[in-house]
Amino acid sequence: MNNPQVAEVFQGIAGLLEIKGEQRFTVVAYQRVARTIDKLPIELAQMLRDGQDLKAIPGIGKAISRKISELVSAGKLDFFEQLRSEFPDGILEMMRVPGIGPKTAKRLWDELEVTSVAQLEGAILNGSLASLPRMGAKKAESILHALAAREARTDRLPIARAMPAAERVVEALREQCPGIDKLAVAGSLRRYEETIGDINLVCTSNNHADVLGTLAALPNVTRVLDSDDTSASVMLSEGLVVKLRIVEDARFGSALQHLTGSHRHNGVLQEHAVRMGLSVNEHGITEPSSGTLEEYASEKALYAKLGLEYIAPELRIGLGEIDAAETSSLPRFVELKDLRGDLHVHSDWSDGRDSLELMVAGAKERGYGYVAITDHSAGRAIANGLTPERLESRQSKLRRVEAAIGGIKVLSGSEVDIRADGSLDYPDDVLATLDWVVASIHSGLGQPRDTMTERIIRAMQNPHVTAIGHLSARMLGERKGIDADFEAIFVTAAETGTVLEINASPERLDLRDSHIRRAIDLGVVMAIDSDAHTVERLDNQRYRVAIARRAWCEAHHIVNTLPTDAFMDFLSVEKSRRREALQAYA
DNA sequence: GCCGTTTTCGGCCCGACTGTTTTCAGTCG
Repeated sequence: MNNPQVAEVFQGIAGLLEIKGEQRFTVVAYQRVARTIDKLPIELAQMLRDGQDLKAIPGIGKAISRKISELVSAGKLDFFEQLRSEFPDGILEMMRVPGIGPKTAKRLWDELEVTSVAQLEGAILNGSLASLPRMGAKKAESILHALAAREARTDRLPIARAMPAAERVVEALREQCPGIDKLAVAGSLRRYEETIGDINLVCTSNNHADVLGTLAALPNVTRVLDSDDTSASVMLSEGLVVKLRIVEDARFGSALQHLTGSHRHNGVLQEHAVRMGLSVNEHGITEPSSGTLEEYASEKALYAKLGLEYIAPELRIGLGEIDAAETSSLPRFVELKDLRGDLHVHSDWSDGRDSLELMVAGAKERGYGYVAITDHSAGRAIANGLTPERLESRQSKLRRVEAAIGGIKVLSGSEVDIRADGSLDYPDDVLATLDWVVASIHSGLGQPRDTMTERIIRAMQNPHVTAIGHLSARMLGERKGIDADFEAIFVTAAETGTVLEINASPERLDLRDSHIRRAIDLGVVMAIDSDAHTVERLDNQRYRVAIARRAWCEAHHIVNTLPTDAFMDFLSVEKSRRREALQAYA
């Protein structure tokens, strides 16, 4: 049973206990733990296998820890089954409809004998729901709306689609509104979540009407959902909602902090503040005894007031970062400027758009000391994969480009297909001529778990394979990715010294943050690669650095943070000893 | 049910929003 499934059980327990009239704080405890588990960057099943104490997670004590163990090992929980049997079957699903909480669900059941989503829809259509006290036509309509939205539900947008849309809006506002001073993205986008719900913007301006009017009139705004003197929500043609808030300059920091979230982070922050006799809200920090409000123009000052180091948005998930900030033990995590090279880049020799010269020059422009050109192997016919003969002629071309451009080490590489049986698309004698070999899965994605796991492990055992590319092979919003025993793969990667790639291609973002965190724990060497097929895509790195940060990744976990000489030393070491080589450098 | 620089008992984050009310209940984040 995975974390979201466990979280759903606890959410259900909370709802049913509330219907039963259980003590509020018991209910809150279950709700809290459901949210925590849903956001947990490591699988509970894994923690249990490792013998870790779940009680170390905030919000989990003796009772819930025991319930989790039972759920994860047995796949069900007696306590929940018992509780559930006291209620009609459909009531849990009914409570998942936005606008229907435990109180409403209970009233529907008691007063209308409505106990399923289908009956709920019926009760709205025949008017019986609206006739209940404290219910009405509008309430009925909004629930009906939620039911329709539920059916048409599209998932949140991958960050790579939301970010450019947000940036276009930010850029247009900056250009067209001279009255804007500060303007920032907040919300899940600023925290670099993989997928985004709404785009939240915060700004300061001496001309509110101009800002709000400009936003409403942007060419890709299809309609204004909501607007008042200091805020507006608009729908973009991309299907995204933008929420803009204008605040006083003195409160910009407080507002940005509040609107960045996450909700869980803000909750923990507030608890921390309360312990100091203070209270945080979107306007600033108040001292409840005197009622005075202190405003903050910067987030840094706000955190400092609470005795905390500045916490980067990517870390604000409400899981240990506030304790770490209090004791100055936040990770010194990897930054974009730490990256010294890119180890997965395509040219027009295979399916890239741009020439070798352009790609190498582009890498140099970005300040890199080395770049691996990793065109596809012959088996990727669709990607114009290189036969061993073409690969050989590319080698000499590559040396010429390296000499002509100068100041950057160009590694001769390949993205070689891992075939269905785990063998590679080039024979060993060809692989041996290469500096950097990224082995990737592009076909046979539906293989059963065990076959897939063995296939990848076999590839990692090849001494010429330096790295595994986009391991899960997922495509955000399109394709789920392979089924495999990632734990076993990480263990083998650590043993064999095979680097695992954090693929920054916005469609992939692969590995995901929780997998990165686990791989690091097991001592796997990681690389952050752009997988660029055009010069502009060399800038992909921003997403992955940010998401690696969400996994508390530090520079010494990432091989392409090594300066050129150290990186070449790393490569010269026998594969199984490379992990030590990286650690020795740190 | 969780948790502890004062606590093994007695506290526990809170404001916004919506629709319903005539002072507030329920839901959400």
